[in-house]
Amino acid sequence: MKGREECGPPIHLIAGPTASGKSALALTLAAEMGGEIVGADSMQIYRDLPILTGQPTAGERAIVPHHLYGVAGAEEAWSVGRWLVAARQALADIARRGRPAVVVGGTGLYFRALTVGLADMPPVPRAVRRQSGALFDRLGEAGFRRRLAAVDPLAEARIAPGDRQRLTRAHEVFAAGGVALSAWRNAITPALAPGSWRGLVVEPPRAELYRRCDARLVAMMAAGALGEVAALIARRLDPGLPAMKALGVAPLAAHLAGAISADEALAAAQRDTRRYAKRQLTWFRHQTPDWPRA
RNA sequence: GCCUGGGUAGCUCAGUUGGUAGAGCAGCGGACUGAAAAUCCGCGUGUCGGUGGUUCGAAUCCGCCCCCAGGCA
Repeated sequence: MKGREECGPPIHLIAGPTASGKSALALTLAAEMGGEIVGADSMQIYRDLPILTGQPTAGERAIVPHHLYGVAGAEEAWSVGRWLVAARQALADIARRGRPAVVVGGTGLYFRALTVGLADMPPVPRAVRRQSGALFDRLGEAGFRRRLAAVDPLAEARIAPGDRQRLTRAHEVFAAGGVALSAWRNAITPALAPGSWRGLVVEPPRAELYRRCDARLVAMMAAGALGEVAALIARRLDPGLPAMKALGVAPLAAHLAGAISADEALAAAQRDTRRYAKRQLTWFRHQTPDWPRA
């Protein structure tokens, strides 16, 4: 038996699909515990799209301190790794203040990095990454797979057909460091000590969740989402940047360009949001089956 | 009331000379280790409006009924 308790108050992890009401729950919980909130959302870290990504309002931030919302510009490309560094820092700061932390968000991979771990591998230089992508385009999937299998057969075997993103990722990791991606998996440790946290998944009934998704997009439009996207588009950033992939950006940009009507843009954004919520449900259902549901 | 055109998947529609039905969209299931709001894989989910009849066999042909859209009154 452990002779002493984990130091500091427990960390609450609240996960769930978009529009599930998890943020409101986190706010209530943090407020009554006198805690602070840390965002676990890959898109809410970009300050360019506060409305479209559903970032907490000034009013909400006034009630409880929020961390990792709107901390990066759309021109930056963050990743799980970069988020994890920032999250550990934020959690350490909160613990130092002796306050409980509530981590809330919809990005399953971020919670996994916290509770299961992330390999401590060096970042892949942009140039190497570009080369892997170019190689894929030149060889085609079949040829690229043969090349990848020569250095990392395990990774090659488990990546699904057509998944260019994972295929090139595995390749670039080896190209950059000489160590196979599948080998890095063997040495991971959780960022949070086992027993130091409690997980919860907010999981509303499907029909209700979809209704909330649809209503949310309508509210975002009313709140000025279109202007937000117009400003982002005006920056003429690389379309491959993560922030450019935020839900709603593509359809709203298409409408701004005159390609589709406002109604069509709204419908497309709502549909994309519903599909995303469905993917999140699938993730939490299978990746965090032992977390209690709410 | 009469005439015409339609009622087939959640929606819009296909369906060849009768052989118990298939596309798009929507949806559903799944994978997931540094782009994860990403990326990818898989799946037709159906009293063919209802009811009688013809036929070995009807979404397809015939009768009657119901509903919808036009037109004429």
